[in-house]
Amino acid sequence: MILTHYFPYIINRVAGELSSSESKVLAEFDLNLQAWRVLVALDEHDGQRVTDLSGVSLTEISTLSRLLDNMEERGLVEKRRARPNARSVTVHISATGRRVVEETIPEALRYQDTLLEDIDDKDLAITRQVLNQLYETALLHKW
Amino acid sequence: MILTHYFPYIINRVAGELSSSESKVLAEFDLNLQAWRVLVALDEHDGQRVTDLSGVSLTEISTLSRLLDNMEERGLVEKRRARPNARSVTVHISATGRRVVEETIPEALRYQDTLLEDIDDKDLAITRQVLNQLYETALLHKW
DNA sequence: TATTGTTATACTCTATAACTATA
DNA sequence: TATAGTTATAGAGTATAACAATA
Repeated sequence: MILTHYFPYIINRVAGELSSSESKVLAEFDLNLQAWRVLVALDEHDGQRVTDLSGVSLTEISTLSRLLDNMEERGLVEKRRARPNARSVTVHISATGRRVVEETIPEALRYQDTLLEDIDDKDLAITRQVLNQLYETALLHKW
Repeated sequence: MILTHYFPYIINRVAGELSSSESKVLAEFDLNLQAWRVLVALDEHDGQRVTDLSGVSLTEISTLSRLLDNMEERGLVEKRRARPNARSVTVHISATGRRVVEETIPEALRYQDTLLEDIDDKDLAITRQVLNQLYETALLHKW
């Protein structure tokens, strides 16, 4: 078997490169990839629970719990006991957090544009769809 | 911005799921993803240098150096001073290593087949090509 | 001095489980 | 007792740099 023909390998290889590039861009804003995903997710839909954010940020809940404390100390988010179900904690983005999102999203989009500029739109749409389908399949099976 | 429309996010999300599934399969053979990639790479082309293997296995060279020691202790590979350039160390797969590759590759291919069975062949070919192109672009820029 | 690899250290993220608060 | 989250601990990988061997 040739590794570069093996699909999971190909995906992991490019994912690693992209993560590393993204992280460098975000480091200028003192954010790691996970914190940025949390902010973007809250900017889009505020007041999500820790468990929800663990899902969207692709971060273990124990890691995320500490990360959120750190982000709260920095004034990016605020944690509140949820109502009516006070077993949950909801996380809320602050004005500072919104500002960081406003600054970083253009960078992210520029980065994405540079990355994708030579790719045919139709091919890109197909790739998106395949990747999403693979994700669903992987979740479904959970080998 | 919606995170699930952001291309680097989509790739990372599926890559994470695939790595985690693959790791579970390989755990039955007492291998992590990195060690398996090393074995498959050497099975295909034996006697590669540590630096080369760091590239194909997507592993930092300092991590890999220790991993290779561990694999050598387990009798999977052997390190030798290269000739004529003895600054390099070449890594050679053992008979045991070959056996592990023979056992694991069918598992990996079955896994890949399950993953890809519902995907149209043409779409898959396009996706492969796009992912490889993205990888090249990311390497080229190295933001 | 340059290249290749090893080792040491601190740091981050993960995995697991024990623990707390709420229902 | 079940759910949501926090905290503790150990382990795996990374990043960086100092170090050794070879050229």
